[in-house]
Amino acid sequence: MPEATPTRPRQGADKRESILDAAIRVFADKGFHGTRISDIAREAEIAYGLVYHYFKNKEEILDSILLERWRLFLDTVRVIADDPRHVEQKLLSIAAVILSAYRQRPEWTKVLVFEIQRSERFAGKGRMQVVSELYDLITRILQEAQARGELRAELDAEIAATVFIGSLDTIVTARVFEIGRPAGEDAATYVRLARTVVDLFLNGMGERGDRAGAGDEAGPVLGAGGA
Amino acid sequence: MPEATPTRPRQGADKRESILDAAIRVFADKGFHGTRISDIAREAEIAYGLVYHYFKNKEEILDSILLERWRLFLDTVRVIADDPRHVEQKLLSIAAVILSAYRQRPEWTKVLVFEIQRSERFAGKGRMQVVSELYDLITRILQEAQARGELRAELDAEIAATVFIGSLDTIVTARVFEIGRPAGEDAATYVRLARTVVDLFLNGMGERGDRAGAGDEAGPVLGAGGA
Amino acid sequence: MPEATPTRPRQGADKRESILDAAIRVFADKGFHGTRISDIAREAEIAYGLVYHYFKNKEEILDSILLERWRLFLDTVRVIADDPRHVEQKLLSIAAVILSAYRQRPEWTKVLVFEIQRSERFAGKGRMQVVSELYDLITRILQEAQARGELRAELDAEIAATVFIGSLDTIVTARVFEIGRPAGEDAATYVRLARTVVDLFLNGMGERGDRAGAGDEAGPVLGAGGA
Amino acid sequence: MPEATPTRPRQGADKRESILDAAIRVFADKGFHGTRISDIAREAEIAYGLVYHYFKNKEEILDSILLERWRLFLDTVRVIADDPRHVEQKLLSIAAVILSAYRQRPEWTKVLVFEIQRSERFAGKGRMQVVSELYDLITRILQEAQARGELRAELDAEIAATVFIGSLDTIVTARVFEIGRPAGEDAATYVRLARTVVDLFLNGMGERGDRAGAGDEAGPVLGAGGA
DNA sequence: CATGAATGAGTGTTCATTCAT
DNA sequence: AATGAATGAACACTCATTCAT
Repeated sequence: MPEATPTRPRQGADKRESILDAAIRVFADKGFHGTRISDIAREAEIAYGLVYHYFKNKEEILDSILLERWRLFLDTVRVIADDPRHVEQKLLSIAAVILSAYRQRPEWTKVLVFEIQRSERFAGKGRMQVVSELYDLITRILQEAQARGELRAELDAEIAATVFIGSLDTIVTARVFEIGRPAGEDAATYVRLARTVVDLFLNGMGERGDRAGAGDEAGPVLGAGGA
Repeated sequence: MPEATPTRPRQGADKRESILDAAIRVFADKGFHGTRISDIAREAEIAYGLVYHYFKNKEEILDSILLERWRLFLDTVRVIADDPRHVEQKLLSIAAVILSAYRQRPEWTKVLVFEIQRSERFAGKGRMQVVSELYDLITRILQEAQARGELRAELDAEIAATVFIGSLDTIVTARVFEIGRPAGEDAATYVRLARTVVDLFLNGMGERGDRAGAGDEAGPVLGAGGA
Repeated sequence: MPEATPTRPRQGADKRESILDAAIRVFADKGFHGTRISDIAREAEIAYGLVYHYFKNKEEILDSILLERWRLFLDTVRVIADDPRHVEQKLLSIAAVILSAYRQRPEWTKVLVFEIQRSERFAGKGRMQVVSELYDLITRILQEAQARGELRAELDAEIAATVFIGSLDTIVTARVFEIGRPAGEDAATYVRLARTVVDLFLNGMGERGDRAGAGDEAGPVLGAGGA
Repeated sequence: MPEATPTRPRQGADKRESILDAAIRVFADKGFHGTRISDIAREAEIAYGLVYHYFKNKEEILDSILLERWRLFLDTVRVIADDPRHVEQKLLSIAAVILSAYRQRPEWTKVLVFEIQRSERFAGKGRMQVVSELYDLITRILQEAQARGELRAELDAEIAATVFIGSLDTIVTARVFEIGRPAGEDAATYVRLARTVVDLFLNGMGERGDRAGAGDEAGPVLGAGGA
């Protein structure tokens, strides 16, 4: 069979991909536990048992999705992190990547966000390595910026990284739940959203007037220092 | 029978409570789907069938936990929101409540954070009302502070609320996963954590020097305005 | 509390009766297997566990109904059987009793007809004695009539009894299934029904002309004799 | 066994049949409610779960039996009904079919007669269509015979059909209960039984002498006409 | 008598996984 | 590589029955 026959346009590894794609759609719709192998097979339009040719079990399908898709995302973030731009630009890029990813592939985001925690393989001591890699990248970005004097150095970069990721994660989650953000949220909306999040992260919500000349007031705005 | 007899220390509704308590522990340990009714019964030291005397099904046990425990939490937040203190104090209190709740009852937090999405009752359009009530409370706190000039008014309070909640949520989540924060995180640590989060939220991560006299630099720190 | 208090109009054995009455209604509605003890208790407006004061178990409730109600019916039939009237009159009376019983208490009939077979106690070798007593009575009526020359003597009385009972049983069954015979079937209808059944049983469906002078035709109308 | 390998004598749909056959046997023995899926699987010598490969649930097994076997029976009756023979011959054939069916497959009869009522599908308004089809066929046979003058035209054919069916049904039922008619009832017995029932149905139980010249007596034998 | 909480065995159904073809 | 029939362990839920009060 040299050329692909018309009736069999996809061969080998292609099938694997179509299974993963189908699985993402079904997982996003029904969740990991709510999904049956037969659902995936039907969605991928392949035979029931064939799934087991490509994957050891249901768990491995989820793992593959998380690993492979997440890896793509991490690669993007890594490129941004290594870019010699100002920290603000980096954070803006990362926020934009995450939010636009959600906009374009809400199912992927849903699975990544909701199921990554469930997977046996990703649980356990030492945190799921994969996820922690994102934290590490963001932490590094922040630490380097602190070293360059671009960011306040007295704050724990790891905590700040968690806060930054958490902000974006929760914004996406909120949208996932609203079941299809009704019209009105176009690409521009998400860019604006990204700018707002980064603005908030860098400048804070506190009124600027307070800051200008006054670090000595007793109570408000956490005056002299957090810790 | 003045004091409760040893053989029958608990009566009626007490059993219901002990089932809920046991369920929280088991759900936290194994997750909703991984938990068998028999696990709950054993943990609560009651007969299998009695669970069904108090709850229609497994789902209803989870719902009851979410509803009842969450309600307690919301009540606390509401009191804080209505307090006539400075917004900074309010946010600090809320952060402290959440973080110390996690410290004292990590299982509760785990179940609340992880299982709230699973519940049928909490799914569906309009977001789970219960959860959105927290968002509403925080949003209100921020808006009132904006009106009083305590916070930057040009930022969307709803998004800011999401960011604030998301920060705390993710910090807790991170800890839940680390399966028992290795020693070193005592009560004081959590207080410090709360202060850091609120500091970050109010003052931002950006270096103060930047702000003081310089809103005119082109790129950095989102100078002239984010939105 | 010497005399019955107004709030407790029924005492002792009365409760037993109300349980049986309730049970008949529920059995008729849901069938024996589909009925829970709690259904009966609720219908009888008594406490759950009280049912077990009066009856050993669910089975015994059904048995009591069958035994007691059926006994009443049998007594009626026995009186008719012992009456020194013409067989036709006897059969007419019995048909009328059965059909009017159904008309007035369709639930009773339903339970008697449908559940009497299910009961463990009524199954097994030797047929359920109780039911066979009805067969015996009818058989006796027919045999006595045969002896008196009122009925064809060459036919097996036992089979004829089965046919007679089966006719009535099936007519009632058909009505039970039609779920509430739509208007139009009043008392008169049932009297007419009884007459038709007895007419059919005694005179047969065959055209009278055939019979009058012709027992010699080869095929039709089973010529000279059945056996 | 020349064809079909010994290790795999049955394929695909054959298994379905063997499940139905096994189910009939077990239902007949223990009744629908008393039968466990595992009983059926064991009797059919297949794996537990395979039952659910072919049937949605227990109910559907019963439905399939009733539908498929009953259909076969109805087809037979329909052929008889369409035959251009004398009504007596038709009724004799039908009676013979029913009684010999019982003789050869008492389990089938038992299930058909006793469980047809239980089935969800056969309940509800308008009577179970399937059963009513038998009534319709018999009614048609009688009406056509009435039109041809072979039967008394003044009697309601529908009621007569019910009586005819009920007679046979009850005779079979009686035998089912006696748990294996003790020896003595051979094929010939059932032929005789069929003849007796039809004789009774056509000629009635009333003494011929009565009829011959006397339709004018007041009471007995419903003289001039019942209705 | 009366109550209803407590018990736990029983079973229908699901579905991941294996395997013969 | 592909198919889908076959397998059976696992589990939620029901409900008759008991029992302490």
